[in-house]
Amino acid sequence: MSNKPSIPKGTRDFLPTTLAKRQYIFKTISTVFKKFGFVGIETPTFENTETLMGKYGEEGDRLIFRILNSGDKVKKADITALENGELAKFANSVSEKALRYDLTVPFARFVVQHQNELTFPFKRFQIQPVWRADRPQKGRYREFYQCDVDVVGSDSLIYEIELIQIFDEVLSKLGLTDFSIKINNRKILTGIAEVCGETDKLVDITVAIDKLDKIGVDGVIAELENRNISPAAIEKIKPLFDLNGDNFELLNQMKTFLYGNPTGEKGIEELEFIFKQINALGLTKAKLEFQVTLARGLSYYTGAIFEVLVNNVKMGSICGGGRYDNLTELFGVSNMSGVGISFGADRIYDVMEMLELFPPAIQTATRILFINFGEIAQLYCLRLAKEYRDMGVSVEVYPENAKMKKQMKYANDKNIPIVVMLGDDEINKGEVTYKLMESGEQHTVSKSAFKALIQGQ
RNA sequence: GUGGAUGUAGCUCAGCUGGUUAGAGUAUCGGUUUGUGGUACCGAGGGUCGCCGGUUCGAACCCGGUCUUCCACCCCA
Repeated sequence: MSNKPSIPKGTRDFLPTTLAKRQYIFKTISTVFKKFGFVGIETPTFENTETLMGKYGEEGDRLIFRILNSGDKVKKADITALENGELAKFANSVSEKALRYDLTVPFARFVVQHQNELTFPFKRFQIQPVWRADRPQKGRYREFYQCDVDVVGSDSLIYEIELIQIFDEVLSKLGLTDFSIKINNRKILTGIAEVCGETDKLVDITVAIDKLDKIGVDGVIAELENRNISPAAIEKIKPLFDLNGDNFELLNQMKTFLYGNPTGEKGIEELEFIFKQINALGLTKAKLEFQVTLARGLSYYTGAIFEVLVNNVKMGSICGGGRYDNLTELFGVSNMSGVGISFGADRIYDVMEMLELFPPAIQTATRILFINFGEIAQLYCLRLAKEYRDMGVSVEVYPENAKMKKQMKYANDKNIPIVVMLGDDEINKGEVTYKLMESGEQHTVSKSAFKALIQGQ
């Protein structure tokens, strides 16, 4: 056994520079959320197991981190179930709580629980970590932050439009220039399955065609065959692989494909409305792309499905989301449609690091460093430091009368833009000598003039 | 969860078919410069070669296990 300390697989410590960059992302995101009228909430890191289980599909259940019961409660372990190989039953006998897997399902629980205290449509945002017992890879962690915005209590498509604008504004603000918001509609996918006469194979069909970009037409066909989709249905599906054109041209082709299928046609209609509105409104940097093969999204989506990809970097999707009509129903309240999206902060961080998009200014908080010239000067500096801090300026006083070189190096390493030198001369004359580290220029001015200079730093 | 790679100083990596005191660059610290950083020069510290065990006279190197990270599936932010 190693006695070196370590942290669990897929988790990370964040050093000061990393944390500053992460907080820059969170700040940018939450600022945009607030502009659209969303308010923040938080929910517990762990929930009752039954709140989470069964909401994410079979695969999702497997990836939920479960919390072992404490103390004597472990005595309730169902050993019989274990011996019979009923692992799920055994697990339930020793665990009643689990770490949240995403923010959407706990939010649905939250809405139902507090429905009488909320005003609908309820627009909330939530920035908290989630946990998945996945095998880590690049851009895939076992603990990561999601930044969610959701609206519940309205099925208006205005919210799909707002969410697209939020994607565009946040990612453009963060400096991304080449990214695509992929959009599809679950109703279209349902329509496809119905038109093919494989209504109950919806999941199998969508999972298979979602891989088109990755495994190609032949791969998808093989996958469909493996999933026992009838040859006739596969023939029907084939035209979907040859769609081309812009969003409206694609929609027209799908109209033909889904002709006479009410569900599918409803999906087309919704997307058409969204595209028209977005076209009229315009986007900053985002490209909005209809992708009929887009099926991802958790099993609870019923309308629009979103996914955001960065085109000039190798990374999985950085954002996802969609509309869910029945999520609160699982907790006892029906007719409460919701739609929301999630920003994967950790992946956005990785992408920004790869593209070198972080502004240098966020590396440090300190604006001014006072050089320490000894006890008397130090007290003088501490007084001024307090004055400047009261003005809201971040200020540091070097802790000891070290060599000037060392103190300057400290300022340099910490990217502190202004260094202030107050020796006997300056103190006697009531002046301030300051140096701008970037240019190297140095000036001596009166205390009041310097104070005016740093106002608003 | 399945399959495959990886692991040497804080970081990026050398280290020949197993052979004595494991190296470089960079970063750190100190000095050249006791009121001036980012450049240059000089010097120092820092590694039980991921961990445990095996083979061998001898292991960073070979074998087994384990952990980490990465890649492909699965799935997803």
